[in-house]
Amino acid sequence: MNKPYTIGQLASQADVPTSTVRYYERRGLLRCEARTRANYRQYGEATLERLRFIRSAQAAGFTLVDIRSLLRFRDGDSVPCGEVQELITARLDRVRRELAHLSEVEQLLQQWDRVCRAAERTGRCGVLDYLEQPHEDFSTKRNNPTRP
Amino acid sequence: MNKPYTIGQLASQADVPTSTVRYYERRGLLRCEARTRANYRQYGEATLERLRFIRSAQAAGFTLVDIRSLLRFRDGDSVPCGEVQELITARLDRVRRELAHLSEVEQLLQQWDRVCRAAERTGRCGVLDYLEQPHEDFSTKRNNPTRP
DNA sequence: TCGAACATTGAACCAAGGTTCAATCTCGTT
DNA sequence: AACGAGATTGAACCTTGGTTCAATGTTCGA
Repeated sequence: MNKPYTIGQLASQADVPTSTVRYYERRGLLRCEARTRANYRQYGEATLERLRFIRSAQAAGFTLVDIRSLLRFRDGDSVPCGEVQELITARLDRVRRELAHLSEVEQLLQQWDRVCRAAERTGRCGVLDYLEQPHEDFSTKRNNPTRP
Repeated sequence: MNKPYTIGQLASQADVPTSTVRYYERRGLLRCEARTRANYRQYGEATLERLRFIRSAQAAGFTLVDIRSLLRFRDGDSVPCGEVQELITARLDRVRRELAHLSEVEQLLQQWDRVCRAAERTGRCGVLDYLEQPHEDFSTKRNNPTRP
């Protein structure tokens, strides 16, 4: 058993502001194992792992709500594996859709970029003209920024 | 000259709620060309194009603030082409970074998925065990959800 | 023993991109 | 004339993921 961390130590180990750690606690993602007599939070190694897990999952695009589910599962709290599977495949689906969408966006931007560069030579910026034309390829695509 | 649109007609043509059209007006992206005697907004074809452009640009990931710049340029309002170039290449940069990041996320999720499926056979869900191991490949990546 | 640095709390605030509401007005049809 | 659909306004509210603040308490090194 090594020394418990204060909130500041925990936070700096995980490269997260303390305010965020308290926020995660409010959201039910973290709990402090104990308090000192002065009511300071105390954390163990497990919570550091937990916090790092949260950041990983977040980097993978899971919402905090999703992450709470993943954590409940991680805690062995009777969450059936199927639910985790669902979260994972749902996220995988979305990631793949986002990849496809971003590839199109990349193409479009490259085109704008080319137009703009070409226009530098003619003196008149061509994006203006380019945009006036219909872009069936793109403007018909729905954007879907919020996850279900 | 064909008949002007009401806000509702404009909105439905572009598949946008009227509340959003008013919101864009508040944000300085759209203006109505005229008002009826009853103070109803009236729009022409140009504004419909403009609204569609906004949605395209949004689908390409530009913020409303960026889009306002793009529109100013589109309006020929003395915005130098260089600024548009900057917006485009900045966005292109970000899109490419996002693509790279998403590819990694896809790999990771696939791995989780495989682990989870494999575990189905052993009876014990393996994601739990898998997550306990360090994932240098991922947890060190910063997520960068807000654009600069 | 003093001050700096850190901790506590709840509440308020932020950005982005909208949505909803209340109270009122207008339009087209019957 | 009356009805419902659609328009007007400003203001309040929403979500997500946090950050900041004020007032107050604690710990540690010089």
